[in-house]
Amino acid sequence: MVTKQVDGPLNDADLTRADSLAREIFSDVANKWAFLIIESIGEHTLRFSELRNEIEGISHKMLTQNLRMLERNGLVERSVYATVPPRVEYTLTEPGRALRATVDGMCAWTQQYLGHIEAARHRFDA
Amino acid sequence: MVTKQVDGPLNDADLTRADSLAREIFSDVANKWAFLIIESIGEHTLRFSELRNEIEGISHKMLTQNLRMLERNGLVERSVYATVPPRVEYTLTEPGRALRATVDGMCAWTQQYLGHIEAARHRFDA
DNA sequence: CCGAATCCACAACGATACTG
DNA sequence: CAGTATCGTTGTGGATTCGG
Repeated sequence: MVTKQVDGPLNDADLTRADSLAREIFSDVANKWAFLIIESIGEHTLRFSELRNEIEGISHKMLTQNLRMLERNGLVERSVYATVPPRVEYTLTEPGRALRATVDGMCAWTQQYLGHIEAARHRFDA
Repeated sequence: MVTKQVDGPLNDADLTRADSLAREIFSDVANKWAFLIIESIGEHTLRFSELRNEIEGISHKMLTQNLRMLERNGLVERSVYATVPPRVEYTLTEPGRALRATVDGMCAWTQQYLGHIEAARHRFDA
């Protein structure tokens, strides 16, 4: 469970260890850069610079930060080749590929409801 | 498409209007509070205060901000009843329910790989 | 080529107070 | 009860620089 389902007064102690871990993971992974990185890697093996080129608008810093985070959580694997110049490649691990299904779903959802959402925005902004 | 798939030098003009809209939606929706709100509402009809209680750790401000954003994008519907005290209820719209499938997938993923991730973290932190 | 560290501008966020 | 506004603090994220 990621959201609370009980109804009493709430405090931190209400979260079990597993719940708080789940929330932590959620906070890490449920962000746009992480999703875009996972989507970009997909089944490929990509270098840092390739990822940087593929993800429009991501900064060097954001890319490294999110790659570290994803590596720490075991979603991507980082392979370093001690060549000159150095070569670093990223691939999705099994958990990473599993999550990719979810991210793909969201991409499809975005495409499907694009017009719908645009219309809703115009209505709201008026 | 949400990520770029071409390989030339990149600039903002490379994004078509639909792409930039897709990215905007992605930036809005792919964040942890939005996901937790969607997950909490689910098939229910919840009041502001009920959402506040159900989502551990969300502030009044974050909840209103994200609810406005989701309403603007047409994912939640807001119903105001002019009673005393006022009563405001939130439900998912059709696009919102469609996205919920994705969010559910992520919740399930989190549960499934919880141990896996925890182990990966310990390895990484060492 | 990749990544870490520094600096700093500005956005995010929480707390608080006020309105209908 | 729900929402807006303001304020002060924290944190995010970009630009840059240096190092392996």
